[in-house]
Amino acid sequence: MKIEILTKTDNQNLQNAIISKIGDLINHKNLEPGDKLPSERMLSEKFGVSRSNVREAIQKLEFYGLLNSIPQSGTFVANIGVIAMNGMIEDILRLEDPDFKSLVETRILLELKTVRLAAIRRTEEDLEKLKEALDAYTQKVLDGEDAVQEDLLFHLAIAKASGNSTMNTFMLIITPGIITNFEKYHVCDKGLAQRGIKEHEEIFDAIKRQKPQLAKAKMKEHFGVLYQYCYNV
Amino acid sequence: MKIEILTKTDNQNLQNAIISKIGDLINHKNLEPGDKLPSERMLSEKFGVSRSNVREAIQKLEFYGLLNSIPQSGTFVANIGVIAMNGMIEDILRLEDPDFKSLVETRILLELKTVRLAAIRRTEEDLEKLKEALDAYTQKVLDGEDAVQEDLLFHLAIAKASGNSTMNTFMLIITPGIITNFEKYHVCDKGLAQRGIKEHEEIFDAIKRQKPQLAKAKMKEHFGVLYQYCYNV
DNA sequence: CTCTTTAATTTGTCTTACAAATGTTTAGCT
DNA sequence: AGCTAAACATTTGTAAGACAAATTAAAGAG
Repeated sequence: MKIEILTKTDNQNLQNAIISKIGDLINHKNLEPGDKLPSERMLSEKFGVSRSNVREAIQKLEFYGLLNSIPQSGTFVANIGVIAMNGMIEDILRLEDPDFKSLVETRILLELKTVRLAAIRRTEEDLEKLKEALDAYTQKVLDGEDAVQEDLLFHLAIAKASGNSTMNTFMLIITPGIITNFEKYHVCDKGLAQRGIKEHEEIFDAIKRQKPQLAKAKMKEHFGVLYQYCYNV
Repeated sequence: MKIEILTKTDNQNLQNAIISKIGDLINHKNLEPGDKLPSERMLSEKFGVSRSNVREAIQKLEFYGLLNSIPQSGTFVANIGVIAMNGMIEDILRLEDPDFKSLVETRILLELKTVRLAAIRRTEEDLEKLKEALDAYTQKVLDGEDAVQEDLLFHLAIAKASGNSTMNTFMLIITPGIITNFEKYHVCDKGLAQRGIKEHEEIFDAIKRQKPQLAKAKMKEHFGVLYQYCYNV
């Protein structure tokens, strides 16, 4: 159990060390946006690590938009300047793992927005998908089974209907953590699920009728139950 | 130019195909949460691709929390059930790249929350960091130079002070895209920067005095200028 | 000086191999 | 037979080498 954490952090430490060295290199060599980094081979020799390690570090920096790797050409400093580069690398290295409370807080914030946007922008196709997800959830609850997954899929359908790809991605990122913790702490029991049907239907109707404010209000109502559960953990 | 996009999408298509196949396999073999997937070697043979391709696909699914790789043991289905698994894989495969409007919309949403949380939870250390970022920004503007980077770093410092690691991560993810587009469309010119100093100071004071509502109001005011620029693009 | 051809670089990928740890099986002992 | 302990096989993670594809730099000819 502990070994897994150890190897993972070992890997993390190595990767972070390489990221830090790449940052130093950019500073020391005064590399500006658009400039090319030394090749992966040279970096691996310079840092005394394998090329795959260098590649992983570069890919992480690419994920956060600080570098751009272009296939048969090289890796380039992104168009964001040295100061932002330094600040962001520092932030990335000190980033801590998300806790449950942080996830729930973010989820509520995101969903109060996605539901409003969905009510404004939803297409007919979105409505169909929402209806499908709603029916699947309702059926599962009426069968007396656990419906946490169907619940979340309905909410993901809303995120998709919002037409905002960034929020959609973020919802996807936090959803597994939400599901796991919900099942762990038994956030949703039978009584809540029964009540959930009505609430989901009201949210769906508000989106269908394109009433953003109403949709938001209903979502807030829906989360009201979660609040008391989540903050009692 | 087009070649890069082609190879990237080629790679994407292969990776998505593998992800899809892994999903099918989980369905077909009725794998439940906690069950072990076939080894990477077996999957690479079964799918007729290299092991590195399989690893990349698994890592992507791990990023979205659907799988868990444990070092010298195997890859396991995450604790989220088959229905959610299928729904999320479908969503992940259809995910589209974020556009500028989507980024700005999300940024505004996130920051109106982080600034409120920062006003409530900020520590003395947070305040020091905020002050540093604020001074760096002010100095740069007074020198008549471009201060987009310092601007964003101040906002990142607020995200950090919010004490919500998820929102902090999300802000880091969207920041490079924001900076790039700001500089591209010249969102912030000299006049705005001058005005920005006062607004930043007001936000800082509200956080310092722990006035969440005031902080949010000042942030909204600050974004008011951005609105008209962003939605005119 | 300009254009074309050639050579060198570089990322992306595949293959092979090994290390480290985990499960599994088997042999030996009581 | 039952239990223990050691050997064996499996699996992920990682390293190293090699090649393809394409870009970039260089050299050479006119």
